[in-house]
Amino acid sequence: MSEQKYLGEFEQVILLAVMRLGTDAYGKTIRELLSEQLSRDVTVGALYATLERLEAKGMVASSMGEPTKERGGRAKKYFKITAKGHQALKRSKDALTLMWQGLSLRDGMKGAGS
Amino acid sequence: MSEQKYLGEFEQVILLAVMRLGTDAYGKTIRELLSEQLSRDVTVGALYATLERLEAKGMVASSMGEPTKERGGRAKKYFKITAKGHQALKRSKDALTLMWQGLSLRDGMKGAGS
DNA sequence: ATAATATCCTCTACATTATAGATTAAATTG
DNA sequence: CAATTTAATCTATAATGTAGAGGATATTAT
Repeated sequence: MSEQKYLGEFEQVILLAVMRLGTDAYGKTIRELLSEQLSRDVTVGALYATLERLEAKGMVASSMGEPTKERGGRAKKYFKITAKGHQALKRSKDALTLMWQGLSLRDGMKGAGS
Repeated sequence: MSEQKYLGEFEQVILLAVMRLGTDAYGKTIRELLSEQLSRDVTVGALYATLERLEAKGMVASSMGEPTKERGGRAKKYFKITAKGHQALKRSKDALTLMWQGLSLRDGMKGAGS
C-alpha cells in the first residue's frame, strides 16, 4: 500500500499527453506529441517505464488494440487516463498555480537590495 | 558536467517558494510557506537536500545571515533564486502550459465510446 | 512457405530526485 | 556554564527519470 502523494514532473507531462491524445494514445503517438509540442525526445524505455508506474498507481488504464493496420507490426497498447489520474493532475496544477500566484518572471531578482 | 534538463516536481515548488519569500527565504520560512499555502509538510532533510541540489545546479545562491535575533540560535542560511533558476522555472511553466492547452478537467474520458 | 521488413512493446540497469529524522552547531538566557 | 532555542548538516532509503538492447507480431515480396 502507501499512496505516494505527488506526481513527478515527467509523470505529469505523460498524463497530459495521454489525456490530449484521447482514444489514440499509445507509445508512438505519445512520443511524437512530446517531441512536437515540447521538443522533448524521450526514449521508448523511459516512456513505457513511466506508463507502467502510472498504471500501477491507477492513474491510467491500458488495453491492447487490433494490430491490423497500414503495414504490419505488433499490436498497440492504448492508454487512457483514469478518474484518479485526473484528480492527481488537478492537484498538481492547483499547487503550481497557487505558488505562481502574484509572481512574474521578467525582471530577475531585484528587491534583494544591499 | 552534463546539465540535467528538467526540474523535478519538488524542485519547482521550492524554487517558487524561494522566489516568493524574496529576501526572507531560509529553511524555516520556506517550510512554513509550503505548509500554509499547499498544506504540504516536508521534513527538514527533504528541504535542505533539495536546496543543496538546486544550489549545485546554480538555480539558487545562498549566504549566511547574522544570527542576532529574538532568542538565540544558529545563523540562518538565506537562499535566493538565480537568473538560471528563473529560466528553468519559466521553461517548466511553459511546458506545462503548452500541454494543458485546450484541455479541461471536469468531464473525464468520454469520447472513447465504441 | 519463408525471408525481409515494419511496428511497437518488454526487460534490464543505472542515474537523479524525493523523503525521513537523528544529530550537530551556534547563539541566548538564567 | 548548563539549559534552552533556532536552524542547519549528515546518513539512509524509496521513488522517479533515463537509456537502449532485444523480443514479439504482423505485412509484403519472392
